[in-house]
Amino acid sequence: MPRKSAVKSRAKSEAGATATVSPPATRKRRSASKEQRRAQLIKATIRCIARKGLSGTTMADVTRSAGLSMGIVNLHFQTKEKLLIETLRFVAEEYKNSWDGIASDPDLSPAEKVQAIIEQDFSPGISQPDKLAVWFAFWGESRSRPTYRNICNEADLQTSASMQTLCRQLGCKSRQRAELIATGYTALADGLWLDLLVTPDDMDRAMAARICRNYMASFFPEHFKV
Amino acid sequence: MPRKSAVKSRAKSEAGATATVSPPATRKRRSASKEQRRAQLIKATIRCIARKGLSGTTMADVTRSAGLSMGIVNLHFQTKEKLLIETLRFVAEEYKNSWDGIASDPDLSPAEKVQAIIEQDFSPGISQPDKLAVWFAFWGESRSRPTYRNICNEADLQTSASMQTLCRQLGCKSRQRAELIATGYTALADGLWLDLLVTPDDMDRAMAARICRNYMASFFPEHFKV
DNA sequence: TACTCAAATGAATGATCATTCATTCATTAT
DNA sequence: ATAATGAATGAATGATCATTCATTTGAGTA
Repeated sequence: MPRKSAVKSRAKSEAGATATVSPPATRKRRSASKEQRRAQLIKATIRCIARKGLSGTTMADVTRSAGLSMGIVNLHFQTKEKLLIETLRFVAEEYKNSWDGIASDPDLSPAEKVQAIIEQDFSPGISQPDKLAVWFAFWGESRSRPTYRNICNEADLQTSASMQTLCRQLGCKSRQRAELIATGYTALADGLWLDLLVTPDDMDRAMAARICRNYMASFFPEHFKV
Repeated sequence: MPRKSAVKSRAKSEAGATATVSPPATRKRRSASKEQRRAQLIKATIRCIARKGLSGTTMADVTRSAGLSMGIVNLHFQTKEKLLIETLRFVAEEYKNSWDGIASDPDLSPAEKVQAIIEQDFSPGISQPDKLAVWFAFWGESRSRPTYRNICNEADLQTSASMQTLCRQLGCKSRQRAELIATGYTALADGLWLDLLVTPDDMDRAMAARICRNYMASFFPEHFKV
């Protein structure tokens, strides 16, 4: 099936040769690395999910937002579903990495680590509205999509376990009590993220962090000041 | 509205008379009240959202799950979007009503009210998986759909304000401190709901309630025992 | 300069799904 | 009984959207 007429093709070449710098609005670089293109598309996907929701995000939206053409997703991710999964994985890994960076820092005391984790959980980078929108978009579908659920869980379970260790180091008598407090912290942070996403007029990052410090201070008053 | 084309009608009757073999699989009752039909469809929508997610729920799914025909949604809700909104409203109002029932009970002390609210937030009726799936499905899309956001907010803001009053009655010195603790409670409960939805193997209703009592006990030790 | 080949394009395709409306039929009114 | 009513049906319609692939582009190479 002939896609284009010879006439049209010729016309394009001529235009290009004559007016060297003219009409192709954007000069496309052809040689970005695979990884750069994938990152570019994932960034665009995050933007689109935040603006239009998960169900409202079309391939046309994503590729237009990335400044590329429709077919590009097939080239780098095969299908829309795989692009979405990689997008979730990107956000989840970013979160896990920054948590790990704190948890494994040998220069911080347990109390300083918890303090740093709270600051980090509500830092502009992590609790940026676009990223929050991605988390909750996938959480909302996680019940019917095991793949989404597994990726979300991995992050949450690992951080919860890590926080449990910190609580014991802060002086929790029993493993059970540490679990109660650590699981509570994770839930509290998730709930505050939800507030930041849904009612940004009534909640800001500073207040969310204060609520978390207040939570920790109530259990470990010797280690935290609100 | 033209009732019938005589010609066409005749033709059909003949066909029917010839090949009698119509398949009336299910005898349908015609006379359920408007409200019953709407409730029936909303129930089916909740089921479908829980099983297939918001984006995976089709009109065919909903009407089949309700045991009715495709056209029925147009009759009672006009569009899919309106059905979805009424479904969210249904869940939100159910929650608000049961909260109001406790908050306005004159026979309960403030501490008893808080205790009852915790029990209620994690009772089978409220924190039933299908209902949780509906909440988070809409929260996930709320950033790009103001209508969803408004309905969700209404419930959350009202309960948060009500909890703030209870905290003052329990002995909070300042309005700000009451706000800190009350907003924290709402976030904690939302986060625990998320855990119940996403990691039901690691969280159950009893543990969620225990975490909430632990939270309240840490601020008002004279009123609560974990 | 000419050639090669992988990257990129985007119009066409086909699948899915919400919505419509001519028709059917249970119920109520006469 | 018979007619009138309007709830319910579901095949057909049309819109949206992911995916495909023939063709184009341009960076690297000889």
